[in-house]
Amino acid sequence: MKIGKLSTSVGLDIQTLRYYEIQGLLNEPKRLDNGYRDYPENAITRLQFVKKAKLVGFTLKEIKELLAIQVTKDEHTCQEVKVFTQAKLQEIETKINELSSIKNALEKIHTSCCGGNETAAHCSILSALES
Amino acid sequence: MKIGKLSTSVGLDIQTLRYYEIQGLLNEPKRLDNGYRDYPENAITRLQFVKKAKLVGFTLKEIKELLAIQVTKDEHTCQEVKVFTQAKLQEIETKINELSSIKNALEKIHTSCCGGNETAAHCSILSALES
DNA sequence: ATTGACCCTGTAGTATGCTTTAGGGTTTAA
DNA sequence: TTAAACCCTAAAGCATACTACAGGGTCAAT
Repeated sequence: MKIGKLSTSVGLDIQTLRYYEIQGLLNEPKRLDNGYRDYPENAITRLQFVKKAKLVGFTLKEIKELLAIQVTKDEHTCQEVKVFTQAKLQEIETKINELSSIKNALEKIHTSCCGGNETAAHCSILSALES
Repeated sequence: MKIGKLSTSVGLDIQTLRYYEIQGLLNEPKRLDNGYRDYPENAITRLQFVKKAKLVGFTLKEIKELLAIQVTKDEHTCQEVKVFTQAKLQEIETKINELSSIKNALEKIHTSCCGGNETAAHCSILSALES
């Protein structure tokens, strides 16, 4: 798959894909005879993951680390992988909790702050978070 | 409360607090006779919210919007607030779902990818996400 | 054979969110 | 009274993550 196709498939700019390659998030694909990049199908999966992880606040560096998780004889032992994943799981748990509390507050505003179309006071997110 | 105290209370640099003030995330506090900023207690709550919202991938601009939610005679009707909160709730739901799927994948890696301390293959996050 | 839609590299520019520096005034305790 | 710890503004610098040139080659259809 050439870069234009991949770009539209995942909704990321061509320049961004080349940037991700430089940053090590996307493996260097093999090239066609004319020098064009030729991506395998699974590049789509990889980039979809990158997009999702970015959405929830991970940096490209963190995403690269997540994508690099693997157990290999030379580089990463099971133990190392376990320590890393455990730490990431903790981070994710925290993120989910923060999101849940913001969600709660917004729901409170959404459902009980306005009866009809009239105005009302004290409908801020901070007061909704408190109670 | 002076800026140094607020800074240590919330774990944000003094310069960052002044930056947030310029960006409109933190209300301009009243000043002491010497010109020093004098923050009310609730600045802490506000900044804690900013930190949490940042953690889960909201931009400062989005956080400012969340903090600005209110129903006032002149500016925002209940209807407008409801539309906005509904959209944000949808975003948050999406984020929680993405986090849950990443969490699932990491848990799979953490619990079943390594039996002991030996090496193993196919322990990547992408393969964990697939199944 | 030439036009439009692709692709390439390399470099510069931009937006966001800080962080540092420069230069200076204030407060408090020894 | 002086030195450390605090505060101020204004402006420059920096890291991250793109985004937009500039200049050029490739391909497919007319």
